[in-house]
Amino acid sequence: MQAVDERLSDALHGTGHRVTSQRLVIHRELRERGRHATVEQVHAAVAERLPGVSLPTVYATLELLEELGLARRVHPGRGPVLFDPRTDAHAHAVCRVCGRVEDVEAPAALDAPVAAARRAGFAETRGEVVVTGLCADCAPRARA
Amino acid sequence: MQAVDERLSDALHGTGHRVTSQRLVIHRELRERGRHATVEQVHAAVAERLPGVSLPTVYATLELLEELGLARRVHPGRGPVLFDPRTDAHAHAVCRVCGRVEDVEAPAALDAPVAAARRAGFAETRGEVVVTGLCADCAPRARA
DNA sequence: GTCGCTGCAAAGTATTTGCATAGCC
DNA sequence: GGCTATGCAAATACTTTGCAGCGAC
Repeated sequence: MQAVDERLSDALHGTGHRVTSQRLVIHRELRERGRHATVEQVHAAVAERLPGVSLPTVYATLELLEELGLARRVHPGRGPVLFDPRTDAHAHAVCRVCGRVEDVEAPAALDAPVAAARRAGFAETRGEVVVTGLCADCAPRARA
Repeated sequence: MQAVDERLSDALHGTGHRVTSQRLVIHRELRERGRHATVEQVHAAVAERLPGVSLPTVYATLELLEELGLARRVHPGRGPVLFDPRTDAHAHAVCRVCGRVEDVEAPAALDAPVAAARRAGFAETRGEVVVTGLCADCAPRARA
């Protein structure tokens, strides 16, 4: 078993969850991509290795990975939700015309908002930064 | 005519759009609330002043207000989109159980991510900060 | 053997689109 | 009067839910 799988197994055992082949394959798929992906994309890729996997299972599993701290959910605001294997601080740029999403390598200062949210009574807080705009392809066309 | 309406009229004229009663009422409603609201909420409130206003029109108008810089769209990630009459820098805290959304009075440092997005080719960029967590009501129940 | 996980199917919610009419400029 | 904005209705897209059977522990 690879280190990637071990990491998930340990996390699952430690939290009283079961280790299933679906979870292993979904997790591995996301890590191999190394990049944010839609549920649909993960589902399509996983279906090749493990035919019959259902979309609700992929949804549930990716959500679980987020709870375990092995992925982060990204809400692009336009188009479907993304799950990102990167858990380090980085932002996302979303094109509001075509929906394209790109990583932005700028560590957003989220400490202040997160701290303020906790003061407002929120627990288990996670911050997210999304920049919306027009991507290089869509900007010219938008002027028309 | 009130100053609120004038501000919208000027913005509309300046951009070649028409001044309609729907736009005036929707804009005024949002400003009087002074707080983020769902399209549904705005629609319900507006329907009292101007019966027959359709939901698609409210969607279109709120989107237009965003383009004019008179409102900002907020994607809570859970539940429907919000439109916020406040255009100053502030973040939003969202409860991932009940969907409650609260303003967070912490100016998030968005300059770095926005600048990075522009460098990546994005134009007309707007940054948004969302903190997800469990609100004071839902946190106790989540432990069960 | 138990209880959680999965697959299937279906529902539900949010948002968008097409088209004919009304009304601003 | 021309052309945009609106209303209506329907469609689309995404995500969640309920339930029965399977499989991890």
